[in-house]
Amino acid sequence: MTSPQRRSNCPLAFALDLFGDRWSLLVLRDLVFAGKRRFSEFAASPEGIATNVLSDRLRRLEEAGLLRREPDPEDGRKVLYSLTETGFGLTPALCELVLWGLDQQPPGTPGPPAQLVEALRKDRDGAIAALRRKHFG
Amino acid sequence: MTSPQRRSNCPLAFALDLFGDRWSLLVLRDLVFAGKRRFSEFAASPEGIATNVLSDRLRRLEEAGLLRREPDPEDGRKVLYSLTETGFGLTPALCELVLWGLDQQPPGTPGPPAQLVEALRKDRDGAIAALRRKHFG
DNA sequence: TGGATCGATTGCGAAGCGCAAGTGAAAAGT
DNA sequence: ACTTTTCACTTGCGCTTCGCAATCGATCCA
Repeated sequence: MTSPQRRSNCPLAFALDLFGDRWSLLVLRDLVFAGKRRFSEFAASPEGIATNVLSDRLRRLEEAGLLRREPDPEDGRKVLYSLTETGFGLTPALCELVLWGLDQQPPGTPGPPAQLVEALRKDRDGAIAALRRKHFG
Repeated sequence: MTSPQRRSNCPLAFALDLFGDRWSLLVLRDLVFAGKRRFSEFAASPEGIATNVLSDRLRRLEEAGLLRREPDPEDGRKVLYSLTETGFGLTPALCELVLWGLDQQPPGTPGPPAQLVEALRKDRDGAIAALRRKHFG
């Protein structure tokens, strides 16, 4: 098993090879911001990812080391997904993308919890540190 | 002509609908960091984008208002692409993705100019301000 | 006028997508 | 014990997008 070849030595191209599609970062979002941990929770997000695509993305992200997959010790049917430190490292990028997206829509448009948006805007690094604590204590 | 429907009211999903693929952000990268302005320059990047895909991405990014397209006044064959303020607004996100990508590879791996990387690491906002000046005076 | 350049478009096979239905293992219900 | 439900996928299918090579029309240059 040889790791797939890189398109170039650009770190951005490397990143896009791992999650440059319309779904991967939404799964990361659900993990980072919403604290979701299970297949059915990701599937229930309003964007409506197809289950075959979700299954594929979870596998790829696990292979890439961005998340961890483990059986739920209390229920043999369930699987728990969680962020790795590497995966959480994308949080600053996610935040910038969210802030950019917010700036593109007229104020008042429904979106993420106002409290989170507020925190991100006035103290980005503090908000990220708070998220880190939530995930890693 | 009605604008395509959004998958959700999430600003990240909105962003990914515009450039959530393996190529769009590389075109933005070439504009923001390399100062490329012409079709053939984008096509010459080491990742080797196919010309039909490049043509499509330039069209989409222009439609989305991230870049501008104008004929070269000095050569009727040529077209000049340039960043809009909206497109440049993605620079912080690009930088975070680049920094993340850099952290995933062993030090010493070839990549972007060391001077840019240095500047991004120790004064991200200053580096972005310098890029802004380069594009908008 | 003939050839080169530029920014595309076209054609084609392969890969990936969205959607709906189905599967197997494990838990819950009776 | 046995049936039903839940859960995390997997499968099948038609459609879209992809990568790749060839080609195109318009424009510039000799």
